[in-house]
Parts: sequence; C-alpha cells; structure tokens
Amino acid sequence: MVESELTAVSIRPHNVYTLAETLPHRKFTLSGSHPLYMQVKTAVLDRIRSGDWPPGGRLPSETQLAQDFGCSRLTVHRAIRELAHDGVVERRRRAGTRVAQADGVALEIHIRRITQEISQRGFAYSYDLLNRTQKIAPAYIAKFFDIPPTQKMLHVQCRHRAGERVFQLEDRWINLDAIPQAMDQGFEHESPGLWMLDHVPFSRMNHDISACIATAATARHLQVETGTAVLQLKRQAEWNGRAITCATLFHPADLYSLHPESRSL
Amino acid sequence: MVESELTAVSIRPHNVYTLAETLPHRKFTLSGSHPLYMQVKTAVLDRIRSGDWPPGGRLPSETQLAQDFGCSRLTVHRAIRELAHDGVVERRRRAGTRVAQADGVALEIHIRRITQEISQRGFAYSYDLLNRTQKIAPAYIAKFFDIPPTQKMLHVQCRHRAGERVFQLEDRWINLDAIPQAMDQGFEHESPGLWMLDHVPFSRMNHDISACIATAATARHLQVETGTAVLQLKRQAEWNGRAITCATLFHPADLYSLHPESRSL
DNA sequence: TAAAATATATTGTCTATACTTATGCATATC
DNA sequence: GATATGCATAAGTATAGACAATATATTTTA
Repeated sequence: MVESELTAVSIRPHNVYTLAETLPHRKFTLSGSHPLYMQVKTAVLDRIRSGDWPPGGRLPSETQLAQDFGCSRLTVHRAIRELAHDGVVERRRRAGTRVAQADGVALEIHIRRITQEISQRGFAYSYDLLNRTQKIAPAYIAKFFDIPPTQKMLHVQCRHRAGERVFQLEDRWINLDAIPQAMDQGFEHESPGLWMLDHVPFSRMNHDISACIATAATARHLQVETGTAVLQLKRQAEWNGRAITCATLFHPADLYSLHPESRSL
Repeated sequence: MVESELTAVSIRPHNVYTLAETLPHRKFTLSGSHPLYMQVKTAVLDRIRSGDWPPGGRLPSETQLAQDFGCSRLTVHRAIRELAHDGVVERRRRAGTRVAQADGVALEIHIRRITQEISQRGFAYSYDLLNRTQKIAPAYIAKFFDIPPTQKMLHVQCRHRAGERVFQLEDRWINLDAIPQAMDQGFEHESPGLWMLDHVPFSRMNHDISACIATAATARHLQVETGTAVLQLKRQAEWNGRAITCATLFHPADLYSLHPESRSL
C-alpha cells in the first residue's frame, strides 16, 4: 500500500498527538482547557505551520485522524471544516484534504459606526450638515441606480469631526424610489449613513478603497490643504438586488488608516 | 409563561417555515437543492433582514427552532453557529440568541500574489530589482524588530510592473537573524515578498492601509508625477511572536484599489 | 431586605451511527 | 487507444442521545 508522505509521517506506534495523551479515555472530561475540536484544530495547524505538512501535501483522512486523536470523526470534521473555511486547507470529496498553497492573504476589516470610531480614538464627536438637496443625479449615478436620468434623488453632504479636525466627509446619494422615508429626514443632527444603518435593511454592500488627493472643494470641506492625501471609501448598498444608496467617504490620510486583521490563526 | 416578542411571533398554527413544508418527514431527501442547515440559515437570515426579528430581539431557542423546522437541534445549531460567526447574531448560554446590532460592517479583502493580481488584469507581469543592501536599520525599524540598532539587516527595494506602468513599489526589511536563508537570495528575478510567501512560514501578519502622496523619490520609482495619490500598504510578518519582515508597498492610486467583500450574506 | 443557595433553561460539545455525494481509479467495452 | 462503467474512498450531511457550562430566575436563608 502506498501512503502519502504525510500519512506515513502521521502513523506512529501509539499516540501520535499529545492530544490523545491528555485524554486517557476521553469522555471529554478534558483538562478544563479548550474544547476538543479546538485542540484538534490547533494541533493540525501546528503541524502545518511547522512545515511537517507542507503546502500541497495531503492530510490523513478524517477517519484516520479521528483514530489518531482518539475522538469521533465529527469532531475532526468540524476542526478541519473550520480550517478549510479559513483557507488553511482545501478539501475535495474522495480526493481528501490538502494544505492550501499560500496564494495570498485574507484580511478582515471591521469598520464600526463612525461615532464609535472617533470616540474610541479619544476625540469628541460632532456632526454638521453641509448640503441636502433633491436633484437630478449625474448620469453615472443614475446609471448605477438603474433609474431614468430624469428622476430626482436625494443628495446629502455632511461632515463627521474628531475634535476640531474633520474626520470624514460623507457624500451620499439616496434612491428615494427605494427609501421614500428618507424624504422626511432632515439629517441636521444625524448623518444619513448612520440613520440608514439603523433604519434601512440591506442585503449586500460593495466597497472600493482607494487613495486620492484633495481637490480644492474637497480640501475646503476637509479643512486640509489642496493636494494632501485622502483615503477614499466608496460604498454601495443594495436591498434585494436593488440599489439603495451609494456614498463616497473621504478621510484625511493623516487621521485615518485601516487596520485589517489576518484571518486564519 | 412569558414568551419574548419574537418567540411569540414564531409560534404559528402549523408550519411556520416553508422549510418544514418542503420536508414532509424529511430523512433529508430534500429537493436536491441546498443542505438543510443552509436552508435553516437563510430562513433565519431572511427573517432578520425582513425586520421580522429586529436587532436586539431574541430568537426562539434551538430546541424550538428544531421543532419548527422539523429537523434536529444540531442542524439548527450549526446554522445559528455560523450566523454567529458571521456576526449576524450573538449567543450566550442560557441567555439565548439575539440579533446583533448593526454596529458596523465586516469586510474581507483577498490579496492574491501580485503576479496573479497583475495578470488577472490582463497585463504582462515584469519585475526589477532596484536595490539590495545589508545595512544598519533606522531606529524605528530596529525598534519594531526588537533588535539592537547596531545589527545589520537586509533592505530590498524592487518593482512589480503591469505592462509599462509600475504597479507596485516594494520596500522591505528582512530580519536576517530570523531568516538567514535570505542572505543567499539575490532577488534579481523574484521579489523578496513572493520568495518569502513560498519559503518562510509566518504565524501572524499586521497590516495598515493608508493613503499618501508620492514624494520625489517614490514618484521617480513609481514613474508618476510628484504629488500624485498613492495607496500605501504596510505589512509586518511574525513567526512565533518574532518579527520576521516588514514591508511598505506603494501603488499608484489610479492603478490599484481594494475591493473587499461584505462578510455575512 | 440582602445575600446565598438552588433550580432551570439555553447554548456548547461530544459520541455513535447512518446515509449521501463527489470523484479518483481500475476495469471492461467498443 | 478511447470511452464507458462500476467500485471504493473520503468528505458532507443528518439524527438521536447525552452531558457540560453558564447565565438567569427562583427560592431559601441569614
């Protein structure tokens, strides 16, 4: 019988994994520490990270691992399933589980509501409305919303401040056809972004994160010099396949940067 | 007995959920469509998104849901567990499951290896090395690596091109103490970033995404005008708590932006 | 009344068992 | 040799039953 290099490695006289030793006959009394599937997960992860199971290499089957670890297959399954979800391994029926090639990095950004974002930095939050008008949207906006270019939409411009500085300039279009309630909102004291977060459901959001330099108008609103660096976040929200709103959020680059976390573990 | 507003809502004469109707006596023959736990997941999600179960509101217990759906508790458990993982709901033992407040957005960015990133855009990838020297690192770098400021490190600057344009400028420091093999690499034909991705394991990465404007030197390397917008990605990698490498990656803003996906569903 | 003990409900984990589905591999057929 | 067929294997899904952990609710006690 031909075993893969990995399977061969994993077969050892008695208990391959420290795990099995900590669980005499199991019955998940455990050492009060982590749940079993977690232990399996980290045990497998350790093997992968140590280079013991190289990228592209095959892991033992769930059944085999269950034997080695001295636990049920479902427990192993859950551990490996989560590793697969995190992109650490790839699985295919019959073909087995292989260590994923590091084809890149998966990052996760948590963008909290801006009031929190600001107060967490130790600044006082304040808000001011620059502009709120119903008007015909420019062609590219109308096209995005799939709306006849004759129909009026709501356009709001406002600012979020951290202390004295402008933290974010919000430039938003709202589809009044989809969100007629927005008509009744003045947005004098709360930004349309925050209002929508609480009052409008959405099923999908598209984002685009990029850099730009402050044009004269943008610089004036942001209270920075023309030509300074700006982090720009475009955000589009849909509800049931229908475009609800799109916004461009401008941040002075010296005030704001994104700190994503690597997934996996 | 006092039922929560939600539990009350969920109790209806016969089968609350379409699911139960599609599964007469189940035995998971299913309509060939999605697995049961997925159906439960989307059914619950639909309720939440429809506003039927508002943020902060309590969901029926797993046992209750299992009855309503006509499936086992474990199936419901898996569905809800995944929703919790995605941040849609929050769970606590005994206290039950509640719909999470929309406190913000979770985004996921997949950064593939840069060769793919470029060829996927339909450009020819090419690479050139600008600089490769061993030298004393500036104080802030030495401090980050927790290394005496007298020790030499490897500093590499190189470029990734998409067609004629410079797509990314890579400016990297490597801890030779941790990765002595890097000494043998000339990096004439492969960037240190790509080489490390394939040959060096890492346990953790920190990122920082921000905007800047091109200084004279950066602009020359990027082949853009001084003062144009640049998307800047700082990346630090660790292995077992030890800093291995840190890099700053510069992208002309007109060539590159990030397109994260919203998690959940 | 306040604190402590107890009960209870709800999620979390685990096992054993079974069936389903995809697919690599070998064999048979054309 | 090319193609079709069947088999075996490994992951995927599902169930029932059990126990664990833990917060909340209730009752008892000081």
